[in-house]
Amino acid sequence: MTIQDIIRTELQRRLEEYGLFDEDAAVELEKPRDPAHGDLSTNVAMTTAKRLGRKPRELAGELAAKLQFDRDVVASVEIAGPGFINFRIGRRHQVAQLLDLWRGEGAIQDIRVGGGRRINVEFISANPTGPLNVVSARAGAFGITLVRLLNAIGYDAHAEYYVNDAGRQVHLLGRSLRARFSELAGRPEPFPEDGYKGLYVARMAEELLALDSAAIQQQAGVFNDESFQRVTAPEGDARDWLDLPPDESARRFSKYALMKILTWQRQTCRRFGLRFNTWYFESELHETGRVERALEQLRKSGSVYELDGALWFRSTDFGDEKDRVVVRSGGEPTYFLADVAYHFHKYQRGFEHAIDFLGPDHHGHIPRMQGAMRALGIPDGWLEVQILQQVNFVENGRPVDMSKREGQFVTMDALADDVGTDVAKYIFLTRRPNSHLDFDLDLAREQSNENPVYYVKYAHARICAVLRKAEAGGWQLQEPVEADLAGLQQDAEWNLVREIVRLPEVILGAAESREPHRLTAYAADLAGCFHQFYHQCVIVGENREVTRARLELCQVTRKVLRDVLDLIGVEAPEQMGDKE
RNA sequence: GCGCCUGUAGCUCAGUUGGAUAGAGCACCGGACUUCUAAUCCGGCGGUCGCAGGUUCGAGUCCUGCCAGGCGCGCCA
Repeated sequence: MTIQDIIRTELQRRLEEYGLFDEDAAVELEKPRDPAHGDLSTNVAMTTAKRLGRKPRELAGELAAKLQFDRDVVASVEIAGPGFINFRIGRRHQVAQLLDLWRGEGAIQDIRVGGGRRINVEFISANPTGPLNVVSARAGAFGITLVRLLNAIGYDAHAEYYVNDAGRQVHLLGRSLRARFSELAGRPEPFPEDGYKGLYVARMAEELLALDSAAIQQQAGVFNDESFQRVTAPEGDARDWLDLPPDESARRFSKYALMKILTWQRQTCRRFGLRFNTWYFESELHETGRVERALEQLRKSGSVYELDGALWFRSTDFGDEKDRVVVRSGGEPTYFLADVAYHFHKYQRGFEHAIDFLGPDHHGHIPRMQGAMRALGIPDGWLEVQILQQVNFVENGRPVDMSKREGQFVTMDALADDVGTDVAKYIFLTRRPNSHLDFDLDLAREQSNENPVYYVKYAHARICAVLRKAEAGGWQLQEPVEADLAGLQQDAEWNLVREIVRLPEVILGAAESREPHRLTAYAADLAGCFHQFYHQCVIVGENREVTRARLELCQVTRKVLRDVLDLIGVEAPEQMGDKE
């Protein structure tokens, strides 16, 4: 039974004396912003006063006087303000929570509400037409952190990357590469209209020119695990590709470009600590007939019709603004249909829930997708779409154009080179998902040493330093025990304890609301409490009992700090490097 | 025109799902290193929460209408 349950039950028991039962008087307990208002607070006197014809404050006083608690659990009950009843949690109970957390028991287990259910989280899924654009960095940070959060609350979460390798744009990329290559090979061809003008295409052509067929084959082996089985090298020598029939020639160049780009993209992901359980290829949907089968299924639901030679999905039946084409008049399936097939397969693969992270430019896509899911008989709510607002990058005081076609964009790797992955991830995770943020690259570079992430890292390193010093001075670190911790006296110590104990609810809240940024806020608060404690209290001192208790507090703080940093994917250093 | 998102300190952003005196970092001003690491701590400056109504004990948070900005409204992906 949690402390909340204890207080709630007692309050409800007393409210019954006024003729108020559960439905009439739902007791809400919350943590006051101001610690002077206690550890927990309820407004129940205010919400019920009117019905009872009483003054809120008077009722609160009367109620408070009747409440009976074990003093070790609830140390005090006070009334305040317009009629709040504030509770202060007893120290013994707080120490018990602290020890539970240290052992991985209690609340940190109670938040495991997922019951092992499988959730698919799809994020980034950038087109394979260039190096990962820096706008994907935000999605990466959010997606992977959400995966970890879901696992922390007991789900079996699965990170997935959808590779859109069957579309026209890959073909266009191949033709762009062919044009650059032909130039270098001394047989120049016109560059395709709307082709990919980025420098990386020219570089790729240059590299390709130096490779023979065996070396080309070798390029494919960088990631040869199950997810990348489909990523293979085109056969033959690149110079010969120019003489092949146009279609076959384009196919080879496309295949090569795709292979290279996916390798880059995956390497970049690694660098950012983004591990995907699955890289799912659109081409597989076409080859295995899943696209046709999804279409069949839609047909059966009666929501497909023919018009002007094309097949349409009647998405207006599901709240969309207009119906959508699924098969073009030329017989070609649309991207939308493939996406429907993809999600249908996701469902069939046994995921009980799916979350897609999308950019704001795709929000129009949501109603038709949800409609298609319903037409396919997939339960409402199965597919959850999270829109992550765009990041605008600013450099030299000007917004940076992010068009892949024009090749004018900042890559994720460049960001990592500039500010480091920890700083980048941390910055993204301090913003809530739907904030439209301006990311000033110049400022980020300058501030990388002033960045809040160092505040948190420093707290961790500092604890490590204290513990090292203690051990060097002959102290042996031991299992924290109640007998030691209950002796803590200072406000700074108890502030720290209260902060530590919040961890489970922070994790649960961040996971369920899909707001990973709560973790960085918590990490900063926790680090702040530790720094204050450090300044106010000498940890390794004269008094043996006090020192022992404070060392134990340090150990628990370090563990929690490390756990949080692990969740956001930032390294928890044993010591800080040199500051520039 | 319609839809989604946003508007909080000079700047970048939080604000625990409707609570008490709206917070933090940066910037600026002033203090604390003979000490377990000063990448830290303490204090100060700074606000018409875009504007106007409404809902109620109570609104930055909810509802309506305006204003401003971003994005979207293809047989593109």
